[in-house]
Amino acid sequence: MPRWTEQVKICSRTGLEGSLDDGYSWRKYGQKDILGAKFPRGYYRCTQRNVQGCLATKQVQRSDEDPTTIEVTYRGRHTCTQAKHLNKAFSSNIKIGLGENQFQKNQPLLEKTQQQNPEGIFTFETELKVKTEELETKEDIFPWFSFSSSSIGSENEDNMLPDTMIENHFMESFSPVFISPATSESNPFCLSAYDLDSTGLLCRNIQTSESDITEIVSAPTSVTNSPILDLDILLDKGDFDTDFPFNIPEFFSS
DNA sequence: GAGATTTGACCTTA
DNA sequence: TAAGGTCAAATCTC
Repeated sequence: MPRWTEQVKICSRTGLEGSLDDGYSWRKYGQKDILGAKFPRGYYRCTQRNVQGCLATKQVQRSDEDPTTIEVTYRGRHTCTQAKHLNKAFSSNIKIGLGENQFQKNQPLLEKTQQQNPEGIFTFETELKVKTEELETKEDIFPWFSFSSSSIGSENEDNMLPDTMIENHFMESFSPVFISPATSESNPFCLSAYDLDSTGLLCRNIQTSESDITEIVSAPTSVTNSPILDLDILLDKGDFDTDFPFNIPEFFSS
């Protein structure tokens, strides 16, 4: 079976590595303490194993050296319809327009482009194109929102973040920022599925499940009622037009 | 009640 | 034989 490993950087105070979203639906079937390792290893298999005989599995373990890093070892390729759906989305370069398309179960959370690693195994590079109901693409306004979360081995973590973000160690919690439109009355944008850690850094809320995202996107007017959010950031459009990119900690202290 | 998770027991492999 | 990997009953969550 093909086998490869990816490392995923997470926010330090979140720890539900099993919920890391790679676009597939996994079911945990075991956990084991590993000799010499500080953290247990979780064992996951594709939820379509019984239904479609998909033999893809993955092992998830937090790194000893860097607890904010999760090592995910994949074994076997997906042969289920999830893979077909993902491939279809990739090949047609579908952009998930927030407020237009609802996330479907087993579909990628973010737009992903397909890459092939040296082993001939497909890995995925996550890239977010921010799109709203009113604007075609926010890239022109927020060019730094279009960046990638690369898999291990990729050297393209060169970023499009502003220097202010880098200075504030924003890269430590490097993940695409997820923005959804909120109420139509005020047209604010809501920064969701992310929260602030103790140092005031903007971090992805790893505990956010795919279904939670679905809930948020399908019901954008109820963002303030979202149970998974530690913090909602409501901004007037004008703030984006004039102030982005902005310094996150300074923004929240004001 | 269905599906997911937990966890001790069992199996496999080096 | 020990460590890693999987099974499956018990438990949990929605």
